Amino acid sequence: MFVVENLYLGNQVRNMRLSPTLKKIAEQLNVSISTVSRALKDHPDISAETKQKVNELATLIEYDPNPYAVNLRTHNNKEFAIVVPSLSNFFYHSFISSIEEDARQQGYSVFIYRSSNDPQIELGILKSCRLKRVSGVFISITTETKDISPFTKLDGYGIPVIFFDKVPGSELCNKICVGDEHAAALAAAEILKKGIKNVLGIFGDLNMSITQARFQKFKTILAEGAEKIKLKTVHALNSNEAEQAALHAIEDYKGEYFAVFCMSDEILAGVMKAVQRKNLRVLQDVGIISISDGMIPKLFYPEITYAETSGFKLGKLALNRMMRCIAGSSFAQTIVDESRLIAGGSI
Amino acid sequence: MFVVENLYLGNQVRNMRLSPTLKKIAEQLNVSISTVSRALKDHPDISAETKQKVNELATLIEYDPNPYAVNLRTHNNKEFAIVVPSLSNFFYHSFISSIEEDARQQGYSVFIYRSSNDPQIELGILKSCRLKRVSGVFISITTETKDISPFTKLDGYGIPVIFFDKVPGSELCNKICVGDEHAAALAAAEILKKGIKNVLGIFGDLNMSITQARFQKFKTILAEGAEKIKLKTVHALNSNEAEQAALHAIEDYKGEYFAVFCMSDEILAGVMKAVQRKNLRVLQDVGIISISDGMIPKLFYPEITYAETSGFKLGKLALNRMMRCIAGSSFAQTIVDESRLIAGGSI
DNA sequence: ATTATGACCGCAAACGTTTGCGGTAACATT
DNA sequence: AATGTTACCGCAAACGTTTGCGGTCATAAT
Repeated sequence: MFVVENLYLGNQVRNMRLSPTLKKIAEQLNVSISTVSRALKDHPDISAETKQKVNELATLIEYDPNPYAVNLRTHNNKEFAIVVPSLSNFFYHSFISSIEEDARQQGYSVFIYRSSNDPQIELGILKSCRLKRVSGVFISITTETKDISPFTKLDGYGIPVIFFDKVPGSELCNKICVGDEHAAALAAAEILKKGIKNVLGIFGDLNMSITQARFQKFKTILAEGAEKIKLKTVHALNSNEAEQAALHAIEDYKGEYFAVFCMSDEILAGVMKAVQRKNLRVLQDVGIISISDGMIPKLFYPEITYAETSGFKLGKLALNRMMRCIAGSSFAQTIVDESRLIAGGSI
Repeated sequence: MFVVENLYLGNQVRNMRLSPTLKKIAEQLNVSISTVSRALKDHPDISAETKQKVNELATLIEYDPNPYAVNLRTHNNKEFAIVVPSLSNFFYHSFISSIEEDARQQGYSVFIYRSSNDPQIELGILKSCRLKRVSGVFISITTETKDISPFTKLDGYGIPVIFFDKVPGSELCNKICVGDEHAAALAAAEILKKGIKNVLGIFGDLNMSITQARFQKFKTILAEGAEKIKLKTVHALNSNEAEQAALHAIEDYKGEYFAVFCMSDEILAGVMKAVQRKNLRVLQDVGIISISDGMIPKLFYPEITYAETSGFKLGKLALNRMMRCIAGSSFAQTIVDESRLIAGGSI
């Protein structure tokens, strides 16, 4: 590490500019503050002449209303907060992009908070959202979040909360989530279609509702489809465990063809490492299929076939729901987005 | 997609709670607002008895100061803004985590803005930061950002700006960035050490300063180290172009051993696809080395050797610099973090 | 000549804090 | 008895807006 430090930054500290205010404009123009305020918002009470003078001066000195003063008066800001446990996640990325795009169009700005998957930090963020009276919050809760009363409290202050992805169990809230069952079913159906006999399914922590849903559905569809399929399932808590599981399976199947279903990107990553380590050829030696947001599957050749959990579409749905809430809808809605199969060449 | 909508959410809209204020506490306790205010901040003028009464009632009714009112009075908030072009980037992820951790400890909260690599949006975000009088902003500018006067303007309002990663050329600002030359040199040295004869270097857009730095240094070190190395270089604007370039190279070298240097993760992704497509064995048939934030290299087996550009360390440095600025430092400092080589088994 | 009608504008209160300053009572000091 | 000291506390202004209401002119209607 090295440092270059030698340039004096001028005297920006000494003559710190103070922002222009309504008062200054008013004094300059010899009118009252109220007149200026009204002129700037094109109020009918103000003459065209005055309006012009005010607007000219305002743009000249680059007037911008002080958001704190405005908010203190109006209790109304146009910003959304998005709260996520982590950012290293393509799904969140696409979700956020999607929301932002539309929100901006409707005059809302959005900023992102990161809870680090820590309920304590999450609580702090929530509080700050409440105090700031944001227009609404989109949140994917931490895996440790038990108590959802802080969220309903937000609602109590008139701030709509839309849960997405990681959502609480309670029915009394607005939820937008990916169709776990549907995605699992899609993958299972694809395996059936290809007529594969040996299947290894690798799933995450069974304590997570997302795992339960995918696990159950996958098993069921496979069982319904053909009884001569030999399905092994295993639960891996991280990428490493997934790799180990795949490694063992490769030993066990001893050259026999089999397919691996990966419940998540993390698991897929581990499995692909095992495949490479053993120098297996995807498709020829082993079939791979996954549920994914689409980033990891495209890193391999052949690209991995996966059931897509698109943050993009979910974002649109979420913002739509949010606008409804702001408009006064007081129903709790659970929206489940069904995914589609993106065919790579891996199965 | 399907929707469940049937539950009425109670009447949270009707009896929307209004937040507790100093005034309410004052009325309840028959003291003045000033007394309450002072009691809550443990002012010596207030008796222990009064303080206790106030504090009790305050926690009881869950009083929290209205940030807008506070700010209007004090012009002082404790929050940092981090502005990034995109979120799908492990480097930013680690940078942000790193900053957040320390900032929280010092009583600052941080939120994240996303510019979508659009200078227009970036401008809007900057303005909002100025109006909100955030305590400081960390920013990685868009690739299209030409005019840095909006940033110096922030400085003019007493808001420190720390650039990171994508930084402007000007010397008159605080910059924290990865050591492009150093990382390239590290990779080149590794290639020399392994005594490899044929090298393909794939770089990004030559218009980007980051490309220029890495390109130059890589070439120089290689040339200095050994004259019998045959180096081909090519510029790829995206993952696909990188894949094509690697594909061609594989044809050209016709079985001869060679190594590929990838300037970035995006390029590495393309190259690895080509390698898999041609069924080459990494290490045995082809050597791979990259500059990376460490996410992609770990997805393959053997893991890819790379020169690390750690957002984590950079974050620490950036926050440190920020605190200095807030404390009044008026020097412009350019800090360059040198990277280290993370050995996988790919070369 | 009086009254109605607009068009245009300003007063002042309110949002919820913070803080300088002044005030009162009790007690200690001359 | 007059003065000084100390411990507490409240008044009021200020931060920068928004907005209901009332006011002043000029012009049009009676």
